[in-house]
Amino acid sequence: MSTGGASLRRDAARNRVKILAAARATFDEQGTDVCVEVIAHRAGVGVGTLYRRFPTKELLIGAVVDEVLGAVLGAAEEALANEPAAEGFAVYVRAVGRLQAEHAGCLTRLWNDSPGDVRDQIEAAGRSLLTRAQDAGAVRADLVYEDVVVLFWSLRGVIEATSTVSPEAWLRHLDLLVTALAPDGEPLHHPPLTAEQVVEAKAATARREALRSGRPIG
Amino acid sequence: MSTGGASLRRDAARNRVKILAAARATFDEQGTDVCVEVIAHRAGVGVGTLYRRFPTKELLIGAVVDEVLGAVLGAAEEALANEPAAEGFAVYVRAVGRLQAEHAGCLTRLWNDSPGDVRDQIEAAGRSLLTRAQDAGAVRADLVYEDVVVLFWSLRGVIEATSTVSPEAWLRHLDLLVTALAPDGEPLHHPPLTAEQVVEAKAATARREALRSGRPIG
Amino acid sequence: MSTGGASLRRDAARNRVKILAAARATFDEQGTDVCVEVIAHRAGVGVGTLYRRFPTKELLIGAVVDEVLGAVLGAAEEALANEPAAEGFAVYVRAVGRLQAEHAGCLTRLWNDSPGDVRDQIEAAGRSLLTRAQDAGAVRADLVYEDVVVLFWSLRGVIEATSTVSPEAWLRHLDLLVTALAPDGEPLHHPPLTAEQVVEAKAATARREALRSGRPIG
Amino acid sequence: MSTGGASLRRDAARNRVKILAAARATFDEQGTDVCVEVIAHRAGVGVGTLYRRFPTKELLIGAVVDEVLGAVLGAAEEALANEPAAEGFAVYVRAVGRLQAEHAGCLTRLWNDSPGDVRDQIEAAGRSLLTRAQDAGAVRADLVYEDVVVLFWSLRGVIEATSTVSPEAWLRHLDLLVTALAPDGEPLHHPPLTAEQVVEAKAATARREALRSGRPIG
DNA sequence: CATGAATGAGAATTCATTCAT
DNA sequence: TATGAATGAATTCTCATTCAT
Repeated sequence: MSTGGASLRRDAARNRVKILAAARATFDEQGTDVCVEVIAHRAGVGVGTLYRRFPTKELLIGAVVDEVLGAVLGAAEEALANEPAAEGFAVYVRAVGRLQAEHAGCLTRLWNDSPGDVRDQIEAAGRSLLTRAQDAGAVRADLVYEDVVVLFWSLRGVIEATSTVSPEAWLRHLDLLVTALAPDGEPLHHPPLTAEQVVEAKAATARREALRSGRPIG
Repeated sequence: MSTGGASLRRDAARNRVKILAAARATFDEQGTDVCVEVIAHRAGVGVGTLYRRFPTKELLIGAVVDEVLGAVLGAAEEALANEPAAEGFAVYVRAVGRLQAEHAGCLTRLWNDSPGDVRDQIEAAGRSLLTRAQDAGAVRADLVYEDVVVLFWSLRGVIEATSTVSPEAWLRHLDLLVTALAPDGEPLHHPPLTAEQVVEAKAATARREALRSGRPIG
Repeated sequence: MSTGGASLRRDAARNRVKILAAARATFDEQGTDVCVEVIAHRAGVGVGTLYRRFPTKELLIGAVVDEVLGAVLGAAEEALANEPAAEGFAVYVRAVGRLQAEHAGCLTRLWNDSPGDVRDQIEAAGRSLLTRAQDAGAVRADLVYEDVVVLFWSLRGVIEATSTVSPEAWLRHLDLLVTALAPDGEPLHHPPLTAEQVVEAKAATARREALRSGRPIG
Repeated sequence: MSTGGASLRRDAARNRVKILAAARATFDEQGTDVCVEVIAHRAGVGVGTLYRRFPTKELLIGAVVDEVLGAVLGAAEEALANEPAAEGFAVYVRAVGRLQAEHAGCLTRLWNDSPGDVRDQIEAAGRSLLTRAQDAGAVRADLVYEDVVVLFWSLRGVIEATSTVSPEAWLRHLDLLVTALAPDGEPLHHPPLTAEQVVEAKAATARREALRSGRPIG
């Protein structure tokens, strides 16, 4: 029986992984509006099992998003650790673009959902990368971290539209943006978002999403 | 009789306008997934009335989108007519950004839906504006019209995320992009989308949307 | 003004006729489930006008049915007046078959609706025709009037199924039935319906119909 | 596990049966226009359950009809196997009459829906029964199988009108018809339907039904 | 604990009937 | 008075979530 319990736990973990993989793949292909039975079936389990692991569709989506966020954090830390100050920022931005392109299905949730540890760490790392690049003279000085978030939103728009047709198309757009980030560019006329506005923008999008899918507006 | 007929039509027209306005506002706030009853209620009419004017939710969305497209075309023609060659393009891009910001709810549909006269005219005008600006030395020569479409998709991503919080935030992002469009920028490494890819990307997004909302995949 | 009133009445009468004709034609083609707007449009009037003449869809159907019933009564009286006793009954039955075939759209209502003067007259004439034929030795003596009603229901079943494909098909079936009506046939094992049962059968069918179309079960 | 799986299926099967029974009963009483919620409620299940078993109202109706068709085929095979050639046909026709009387609610669909294996087998058996009876001198030689189909339509007309009042009333009408089928009857003046016409008549009725109920004209 | 059956609150759309013009 | 616009209850079907087996 104790052995049974242990193997059950191992089973449970295996199921969790299978479900997450199925969810990730399905969201990437069809967006988060697919009904949960599709995911359960793809994972080879019943809906009941899925709901045991993820008591809410929301939580399942959140788990998939967290995976992507983990990868984003990894990319940030990798860039911080291994790249020269002048290049780390560009490398990081490119990596985030690639991750977004690979998980086009849950992009809406990616930058909007309620904050947490991982998001905080990502922000910290991102700010470091930006500052370092500016100190190294690789990025214009009037750029603030909030502009980077906006840049990710911008990439998202491109990726959502083009990823199925030309999975690398966003790279060209990023080329343009990188050009714009060079320190000798024109001065920018409009002020950046404040950190508070970024937070509120994420919350607003999350609310809108929630409204859209009939979720309780928690 | 003519008065009678005309006044009936006046009523109907008034309602049509009220419904369109309600739909536009509701879409802007909550996206196109709101149920039609919400729109009808907001317009102060019954669902039946809404369905009399717009026999399908699709057609209602289409009508709202058409309004925006009309405004886009207007902006393009205005820029062609009144702006110097060197500046028309930038003016137009900014105008499109503003229109997108004002109608954030139906952006998905805006650039994706099946082509038509208006869309063709917009494309023709856009190509002229771009070429003129390039000939005047105001825009880098390696930019193609498809890049402009991508730029709009990019703005859409920014606007969708920020419009409720800071309706002008996209302007700063556009500042950056405009800097990038200057003729003396770095060469771009990645090739642009082809016209066919743009068409296919729009179709794909439309298909995905259709899937999402359970619409017949027309 | 008085002239106006008179011409209005004439207009009204003209409209009534147009609406009835449109209803008859439409019912014949598509059954009584068509929506009233179709009929109004076909009649070249608005729904409001239709509803002024026939305050209920039910009443409109009833009016069309009454027309057919009038024709049935006409056929019965004609047969009574002009045919020899031995043949009048068969002629009448054939005439009713033809009328049913020509107004296949409202057959359900034809024999079911609540009784009235015309129906009483039809019944009286039908009973006479049957008795006369039996007295003349042309029809078996064990047949009662209620069997005739059943025979009409039977024809209705054939006509509803075949009228669009072979408008005369019911004639062959009637040939068979007429053979069966000859006086030298096998004795019938089962008792006929009683008059009360016929009344109740009509009422029951009417109720079922009412239920079907969501009408108040008046 | 096998027990678990089986018992789930046992539940599901029980519900399937309950739903079918409720549908049959409801259709018999009110026709197929009843809204599905009525059937679900009568079966003691939610609409969702009903839709899990029968993804479309159409399929539910089809299932009920298939039950009746199965019984019809059973009757035909029984008559072929157990009755003497001279009587099998009459026995079969009577059995079909009884089945129609017991399932008066879905008669429209019974003979009209798109053909299939069961319908083909019914036709084959019916043709055999007819031929045998004719060869045995029990049925007039000028009768074709298509006349039999018409006869069923005719019974349907009688049953629809009388079944709630006198469930056996159609038997008397069938007595009449059987008399008419005797070989020494009057020659028939009108030609029978062709097989093609029968097919087309069924299709036309199905189309009309589809039109009536707003179903996609499949 | 896994399973997948059951649930029921919506969502889009239709149509008989009423009412403003 | 004629018109056709407005109304809203009713209908079919979907899907996140719960529960019996």
